[in-house]
Amino acid sequence: MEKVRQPKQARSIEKKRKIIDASYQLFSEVGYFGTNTAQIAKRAGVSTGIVYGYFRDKRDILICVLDEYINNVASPIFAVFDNVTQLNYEELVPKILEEAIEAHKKNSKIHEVLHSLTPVDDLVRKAFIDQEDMITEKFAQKLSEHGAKTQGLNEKVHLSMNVIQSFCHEYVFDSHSYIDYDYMKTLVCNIIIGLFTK
Amino acid sequence: MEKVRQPKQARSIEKKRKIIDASYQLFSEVGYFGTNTAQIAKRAGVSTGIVYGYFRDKRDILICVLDEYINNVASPIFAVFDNVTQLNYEELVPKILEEAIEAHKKNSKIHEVLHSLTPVDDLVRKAFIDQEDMITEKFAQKLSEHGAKTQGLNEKVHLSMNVIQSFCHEYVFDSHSYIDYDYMKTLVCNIIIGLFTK
Amino acid sequence: MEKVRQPKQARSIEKKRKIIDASYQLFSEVGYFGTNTAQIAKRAGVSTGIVYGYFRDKRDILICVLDEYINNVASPIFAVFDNVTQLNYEELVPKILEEAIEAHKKNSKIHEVLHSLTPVDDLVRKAFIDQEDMITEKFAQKLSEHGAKTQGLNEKVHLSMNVIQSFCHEYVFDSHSYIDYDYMKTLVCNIIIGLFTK
Amino acid sequence: MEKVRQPKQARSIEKKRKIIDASYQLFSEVGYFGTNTAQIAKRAGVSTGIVYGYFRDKRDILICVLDEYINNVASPIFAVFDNVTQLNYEELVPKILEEAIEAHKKNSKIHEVLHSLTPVDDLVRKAFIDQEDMITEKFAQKLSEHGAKTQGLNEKVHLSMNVIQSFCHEYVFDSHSYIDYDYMKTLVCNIIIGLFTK
DNA sequence: CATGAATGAGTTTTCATTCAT
DNA sequence: AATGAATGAAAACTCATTCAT
Repeated sequence: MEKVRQPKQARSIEKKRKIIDASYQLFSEVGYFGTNTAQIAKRAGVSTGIVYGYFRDKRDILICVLDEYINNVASPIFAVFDNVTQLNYEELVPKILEEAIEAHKKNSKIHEVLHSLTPVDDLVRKAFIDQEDMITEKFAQKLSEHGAKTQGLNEKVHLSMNVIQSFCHEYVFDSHSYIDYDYMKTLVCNIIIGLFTK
Repeated sequence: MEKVRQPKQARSIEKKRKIIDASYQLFSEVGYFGTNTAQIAKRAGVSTGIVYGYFRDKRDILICVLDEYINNVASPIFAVFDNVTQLNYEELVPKILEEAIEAHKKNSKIHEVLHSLTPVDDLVRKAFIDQEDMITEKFAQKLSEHGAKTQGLNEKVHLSMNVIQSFCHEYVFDSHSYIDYDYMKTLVCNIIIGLFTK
Repeated sequence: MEKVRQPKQARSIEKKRKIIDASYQLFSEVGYFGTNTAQIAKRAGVSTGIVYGYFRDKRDILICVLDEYINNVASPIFAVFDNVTQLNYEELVPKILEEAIEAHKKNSKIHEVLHSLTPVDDLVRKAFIDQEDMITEKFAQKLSEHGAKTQGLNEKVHLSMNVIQSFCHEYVFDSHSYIDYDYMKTLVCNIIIGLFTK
Repeated sequence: MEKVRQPKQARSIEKKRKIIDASYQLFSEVGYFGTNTAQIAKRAGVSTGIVYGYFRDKRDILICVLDEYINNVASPIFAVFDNVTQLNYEELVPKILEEAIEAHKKNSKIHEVLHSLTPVDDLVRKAFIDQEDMITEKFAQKLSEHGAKTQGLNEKVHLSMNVIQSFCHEYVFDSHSYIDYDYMKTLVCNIIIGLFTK
C-alpha cells in the first residue's frame, strides 16, 4: 500500500520540487539535523502536513535531495566526457578540472552535508560509492575506447578523480591563505597528465 | 565566573577522560546526533548530571573529542617527521604513507563523523583547517631545512597531504571492488615523489 | 440549513452504501480509532472529499455503521419470533440460540468494536440499550401473546438474552481450550427453558 | 538495553503510582484514545517527559493500568473463595454475587474501556482471557476439593461466571427502567444453584 | 563532588476536515 | 456532485539541561 503521492499533475510536481528545493537549501545552510520539517514546509511555502503527502518521512526527503545532488554533479561531468572526440590529455584534463570546479562551486555545501551522513546512513553511503563507481567506469571506458593503455586504468582514473575532488574542495573553500590555488591547479593537471602518459 | 570545573585532582581528571573516551566511541559508532548524553554518561560509568560538571554542554564534549582526535592523528605524523634525518623521498614517502594509513585505520570513523560537522560548526571547521595548516607547515619546514627547493613548496606539500588523505580514505574503506589498492598505493607514492624531484 | 446531503438519486444512495460498507469492514478489522477517513474513501472507491458530502463527520459514519449493525443483528432475531406459532420452549430456545450464534459469527468483530465505544459515546451506548429494550420487549410480548405467565417476564427475558449473548461470545471466540462449548450450549438451553417452565 | 526505570526508591515508586492512577482515572473518564500523555502528566502532577522515564510508551501505561485492574477485580473474588469452608450453594452463591457486584461498582467504567481494547490489542485480549481462566480454574478447584461432582464442572463454572458478569453489568449500569434488578438477582442465584445441584 | 530524577521545549508524524478546481 | 491536494492542530515521544538530595 503506497501512501506517498506520485504526483502526476504539473501543480503537484511543482510542489514536490519546491519542497526538495527548500530542503536542499536548508540542508546546505544548517545541515540535515539542523533542519526541521516545519522549516522545510515554511520555506517551501506549504503546510507541514502536505510534506508527508509527498514524502514518506524526513529521510525520504533526504534521499530525494541526494538524488538531486547526484544528478547536479554527474550531468556536467558526463557532458564533458560525451564531448570528447580524441584523447588529448593536455586539453582534456584542464577542461575536466574546470568543470569539476564549477560543479563544486555550486554544490560544495550540500556535498559536505550529504557526505557527512555517510557514516550514519547506509543508503547515503551507497549513493556516494555508486556515484564514484559510475564516474570511474564512464571515464575508464571513454579512455579505452580512445585507445588508452589499460594497464591499471581503473586505479589511475579513480585516483585522478580523488585528486580532482580534494583539489576542488580546497579550491572552493579557499581556507589556506598561504596556498596559491592556481599554481596548485597546474600541479594537479600535471600529475594527472603524467599518470596517463608515462 | 567559570562554571565548568578545571579538574585538578587525579580522580577528576580520570573521570573527564572517561567521558571523553565514551563520547569518542559513541560518536564513532552512531555519530554526534545519534548519541545522547545519557548514553555517554552510561558508557563512561558516571551520572548524567556530572557530565555538566566537566563540560559546558554537549558541544563542549564534541570539542574535546575533536582535540583528542587531532592529537591522535597529528602525533604519529609529527613523529615521522622528527625521525627524518635526510631527504630520501623514495624512502620517506612510503613511510609517511604507511603511517597515514595506520592513523586512518584507527581513526577513520571518528574522522568522518567529526569532519561531517564542519559545514555546521565553525569551530570544528577551523580545527580541521588548523590541523592541515600545522601539518603542511611542519612538513614544509622540514623539507626546506633539508635543502628542498622552496619553489611552490607549500602547494606541493599541501597537495601531497590531500592525495594521501583521500587515498587513505579509499584504502581503509575499501568500497570499490574493481580497485587494486596496493597498485594504487604505488601510484600515489610515485606521484608525490615526482612532485618533489622534478 | 442541513449541510449533509440526503441522497435521493440511486447513484448517490449507492455511494453512501459503499462508504458505510467500507467503514463497516474497516472498523471490524482495525477498530474505529485504527481507521482513518482516507482508508474509508479508498476502500469505498470514492474521494476523501465526498465522504463529507454524505456524512457530517467521522462519528456520523460510525452512527450509520451502528444502525447497520443493529439491523443486521435484529432482523434475523425478529424473524425467528415472527415464525413462532406456538410456545414449545424445547423447540424454540435451541432455534433462537442457533440463530444468535449465526448472528454472532457474522457480526462479532464489529459488535466488539462498536460496543467498545459505549463508555465514550453516549449515542452508541443508547443504541445498544435501545436494541436490548427492543428485543426484550418484542420477545416478552410474543410470549404473553401465547399465554406465558407474566410473572417476572421482563426480567426472565432480559436475563435469557444476556445469557445467550455472553454464551455466543464465548462460542464464537472459542478462547478457552478446557471448555466443551457444545456441552455448554445444552446447559444454556436448559437454563433458559427452566426459567420459563418452572 | 532497558531504558525504562525500575523505580527502587519510595519517591519514584510513588510517582509511578501517581501516573498509573491518573491514567486509570482518565481512561475511565474518556477512554484510552480520548486520553493523551499531556493530560496524564498533568493529572499526575508531573512533566510529560518523566512519563517516558517510567513507561516505554503510552501502551505500556495501558498494560500497567490493565494489571492494576486485573488485581483490583481478582483479589476480592479470590478472597471469597479462600473463606469458603463448606459447600453450601444457597449461602455461597449470593455471597459471590454480592462481591462481584461490589467489584463491578468500583471498576465497571475501566472494565468497559479496557475490554473495549480487546479487539485491537492482543495483549489486552489475552489478559482478559487469562483472567477468566484463572477465576474458572480457582473456582472449579475449590468445588472439587469440597466434593462437587466433576461432571461438566469447567463448563458450569465458566457459564456461571458469564452469567454473573453480564448480570453485574446490568445491575451496575441500571439502564433498563422496566427491569426489577433485585428480582433478577434472585433469578441469577437460582440458575447457578440449580446448575450445581441438579 | 555526585546522583539520576525531573523538566519542558522541540521534533516528527498523523489525520479529520476543508477547499480550489 | 466529485476530486484529492492542502491545511494545521494535535499527538506521541526525545533529549539537552537543571536541580533537589
